[in-house]
Amino acid sequence: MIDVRMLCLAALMGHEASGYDIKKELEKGGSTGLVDASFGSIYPALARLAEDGLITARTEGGRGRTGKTIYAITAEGRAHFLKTLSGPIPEEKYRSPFLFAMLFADELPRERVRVMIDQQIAQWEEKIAAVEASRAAGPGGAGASFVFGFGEATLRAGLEFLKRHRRAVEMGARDAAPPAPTQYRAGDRPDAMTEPAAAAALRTP
Amino acid sequence: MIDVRMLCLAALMGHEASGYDIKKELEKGGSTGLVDASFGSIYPALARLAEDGLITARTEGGRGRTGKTIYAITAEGRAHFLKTLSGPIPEEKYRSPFLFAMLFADELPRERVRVMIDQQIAQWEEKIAAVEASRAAGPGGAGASFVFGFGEATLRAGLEFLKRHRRAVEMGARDAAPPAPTQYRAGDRPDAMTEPAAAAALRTP
DNA sequence: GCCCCGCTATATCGAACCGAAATATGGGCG
DNA sequence: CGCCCATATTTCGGTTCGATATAGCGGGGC
Repeated sequence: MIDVRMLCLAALMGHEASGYDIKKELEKGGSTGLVDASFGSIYPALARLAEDGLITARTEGGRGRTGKTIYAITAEGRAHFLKTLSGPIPEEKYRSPFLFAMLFADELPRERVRVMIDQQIAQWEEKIAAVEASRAAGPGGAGASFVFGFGEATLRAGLEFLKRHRRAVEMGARDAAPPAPTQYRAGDRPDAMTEPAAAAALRTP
Repeated sequence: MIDVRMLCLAALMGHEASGYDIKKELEKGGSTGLVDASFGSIYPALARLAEDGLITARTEGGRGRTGKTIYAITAEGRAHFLKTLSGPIPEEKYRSPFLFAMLFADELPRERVRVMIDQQIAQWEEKIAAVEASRAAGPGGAGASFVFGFGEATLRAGLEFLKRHRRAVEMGARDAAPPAPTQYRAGDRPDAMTEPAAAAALRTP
């Protein structure tokens, strides 16, 4: 299981850090978007890890308000981390609000769909650039190189597919103005023929 | 924002359904893994949607314990759904425990890495088959076709990349037995030279 | 010199969501 | 007949998010 505690241990596998450091490394680190966690979960996680002896805490600076608490992983922490990593692997999850919206592109105004696609293209191009920067930054082990390469390969494949097929999606979108959904009179249930194809897509086995 | 309420509305865009139906459609529907929600969030979401007049509730069967409550989307519900879909699109999230583990492949026993990769290949091949089945099942609108095509394209790209580069990852893995992490004597902090490359990967800008 | 802004750094808290168990019932199957 | 499975919903503890509060410190602009 990959909870916030595991993410913290992962970050600390390399070097000691404060909670703030960990947050930034997670959100700006290699393969951005692969991992993340909020402060609201990182700090409690670090406290529990310290309790369990998987990490040690050291305060640096006045500790009134300024000054930080720096954590370092212990030998038990390393062992626990690698042991958990070797355990059962839960299923991956890909949550894409963009793709979700595209499922209903046929019901959305064409202009809006166009903008969404443009934004998505820009976002993916940014991510590809970030991954390439990470790859160029350091040699990294075989595992890290693989993850970077994987990210780049899939991002490129998705980007290319989007560029090649965006026209079809845009053509399928609503010609007219803002959200003008298929309307049914009260008591009128849509049957198989009138059902929007997008909703059917959610259901097909 | 795509919360559970939006997922319920999406499912109801096509046809009326019970909470149980919605759950199954989400987890088995097209592009499996794109969306999901638990019962513990679906039922409260449906109750709130009914309160807000975005869906209507109808009980079917005895309603003692047997019998279900069937929900149907209203005109306001449709309008609300499409309007929200047209709103700002949050960033996508890809959480892959497998890739996360691969980041640290260099610290894991080779045999374990091999098994993980085998499982991942099998999982992706299953998903590709599922997407193809969905695609073949019905024509679907332009949007849905695009999403299916996208899923297939990226899955294939990832699968191919994994098959082509798995050997490098396996070679980088620990030759020896179970989790034998790099050990540091107490008080011995790893510096840039001894830092595991995987952890560096999390940090690289 | 002063003020405002942004970065560092941590804490807090309500809301959302998950995941698993509990409950109840009807149907298939050996 | 008994058992397991599918349907259908509720409940609940635990995790995580996301936003807000607090506070010192360094730098840019005027």
